Amino acid sequence: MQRITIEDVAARAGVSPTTVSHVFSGHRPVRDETKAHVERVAVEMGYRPNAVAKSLRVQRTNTAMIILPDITNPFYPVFARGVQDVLRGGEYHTLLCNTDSREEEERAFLDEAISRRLDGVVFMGYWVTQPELAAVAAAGVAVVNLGERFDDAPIDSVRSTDEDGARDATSYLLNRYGPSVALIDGTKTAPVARARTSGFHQALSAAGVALRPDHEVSEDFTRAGGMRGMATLLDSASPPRAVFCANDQIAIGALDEARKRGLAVPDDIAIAGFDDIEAASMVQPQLTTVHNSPDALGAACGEMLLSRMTRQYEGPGREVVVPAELVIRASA
Amino acid sequence: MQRITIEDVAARAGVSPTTVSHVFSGHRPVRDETKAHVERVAVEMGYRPNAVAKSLRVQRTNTAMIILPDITNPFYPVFARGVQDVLRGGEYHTLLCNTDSREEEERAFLDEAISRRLDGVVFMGYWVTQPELAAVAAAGVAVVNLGERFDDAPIDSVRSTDEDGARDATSYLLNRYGPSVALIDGTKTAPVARARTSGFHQALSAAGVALRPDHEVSEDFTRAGGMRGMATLLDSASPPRAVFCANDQIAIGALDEARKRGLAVPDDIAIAGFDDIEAASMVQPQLTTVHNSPDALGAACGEMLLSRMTRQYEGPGREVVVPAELVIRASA
DNA sequence: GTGAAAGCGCTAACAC
DNA sequence: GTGTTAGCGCTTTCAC
Repeated sequence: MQRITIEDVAARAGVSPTTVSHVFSGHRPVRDETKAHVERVAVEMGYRPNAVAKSLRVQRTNTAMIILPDITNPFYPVFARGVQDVLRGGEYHTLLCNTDSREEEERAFLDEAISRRLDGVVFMGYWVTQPELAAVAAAGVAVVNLGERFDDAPIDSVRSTDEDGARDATSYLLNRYGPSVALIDGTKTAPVARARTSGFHQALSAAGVALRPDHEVSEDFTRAGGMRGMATLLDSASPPRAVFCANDQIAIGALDEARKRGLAVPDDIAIAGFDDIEAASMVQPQLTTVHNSPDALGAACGEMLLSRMTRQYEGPGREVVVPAELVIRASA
Repeated sequence: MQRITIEDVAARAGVSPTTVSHVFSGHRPVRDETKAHVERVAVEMGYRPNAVAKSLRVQRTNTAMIILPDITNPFYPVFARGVQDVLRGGEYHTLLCNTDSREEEERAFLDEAISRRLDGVVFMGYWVTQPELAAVAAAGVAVVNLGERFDDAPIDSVRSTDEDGARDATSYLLNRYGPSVALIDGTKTAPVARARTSGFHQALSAAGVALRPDHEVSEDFTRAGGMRGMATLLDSASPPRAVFCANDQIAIGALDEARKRGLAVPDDIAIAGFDDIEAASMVQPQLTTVHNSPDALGAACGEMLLSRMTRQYEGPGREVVVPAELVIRASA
């Protein structure tokens, strides 16, 4: 199991390490005969190139990292696959990292990306600030942010029309069920939560409905969070007639809680979500939600990252916005 | 953006690179005063250790790879998180790789693991053979296989009682709905498909029911596959009374197809799945299925891999079997 | 078309 | 408690 190096191969093939290197890289012509011979010897000896040594030498790792808050939220695997599909085409490999929405983990992975000299990172986080992310870019790692735009750092951003989508969904609820519409929000520090909350507020203002603190609860972006949020709302002095949830996982949890209490959806209480994950159309009643496009978002992130990693683009931060649209089903 | 090295720090702090190295590693005592000074200088200069150089030197990357067939199957993210949770405790990082069930991708990732000198890999695949995986282990990468056991390679394996679970589910269907029970299988080369198919066959034999080729269709392990499989079965000369599906995604697809055709489940046709993913209890009717424990499987894989990567264990292949049990709900 | 040799940034003998 | 130095395995100038 001691490892064969390029020198071992060179020695056995009777050529220089330089030649062996060029046989593999194709960076300069090698006589056909020599080439064939070297290749044969390499296979015979079971030579495996050492990517670590190569990376140290060429100062590139051909690897990108995707940092995500929750891999068990079905939105993200689809997103990640979108990124990977375009990166693979560019000969880049991808590490998928899961922060579990934890602040320390977000920082730890970003740190890792710098130490390991990764070529790029696609980041989606709840805690890390713009200057911190800018520092990662300054350390020479290409960065694409899934979320807010960056104005003074060379960081591209990709986002959905979260604010508009939330506004549309809330307006729909308001029109159909009257002014008593509540919000179950996700992790409050999340930029995406802020955007959706803001859309929710806009709709209320537009309809001339006053904000009610007792009609806004904040949990995390999970099914369990949705159950807790719904319980709080239903136990309050004046339960809402309809509720807008910051994502589908929350909405599904809210549905669970309503069902547990024997409440009919939407007749007793209407529920809408955000994302349109696959499960949104599997639950009963099917979820009214805002359709989001994880694959398109992933592909956009992959493309921007690729263009930066290859240095095809080196300018200021760009922004891609992918539309998210209300889809009305049975739950509201 | 030119990078600060340990030598730059050493020069500025007026010590040797060795001392700087030991300040960070703690591998030998450094005078408190010196240590504090070096740390301050390092921060001032924005020094970031280069993990690539370190890996080349120490011949370890502190990184493991998880290779999975389909990250969008909710079973796997949970599994992956189980692995990561234990690996993180051992200071190991984890790359998550998605083969999309493709043969070339399985090989490509395994190859990558060797080139990048990863310390270990948790593998779940459909195509790669035992000898091929043994070669990865022989190249010095610790290997844990999610699936079949290995007898003559130092590769640990972790699996569910797939055969028993499939047998139990099929027997239940047979008892309750009579002998007309069909199978919608997943990708045929998958070891897990073979095990579940074998359990299905055992139950038929035990009940004295003859195998019927027209009651066995093979698709892939997806919702779309389940729809296609169900369509084939329903379009056949003698549609079955009940169907056992090789996983829940397939079962949910089968449910979709039945609903599309206006068939009542389980009254017209009964459906059972395998895995008990979260969605199994979200669909209507709720899925009768075999409960699998992705988190326990993941943790077991993580532990075996860790013990091998740290060389705490270096013996022959071990095996962990996690029980999978029938859970009866409404679909059958 | 081929080779010699320097060096990527780090660690760890082996000195003292 | 600290420093000198030799590589880890590769790529790439520079030379022929």
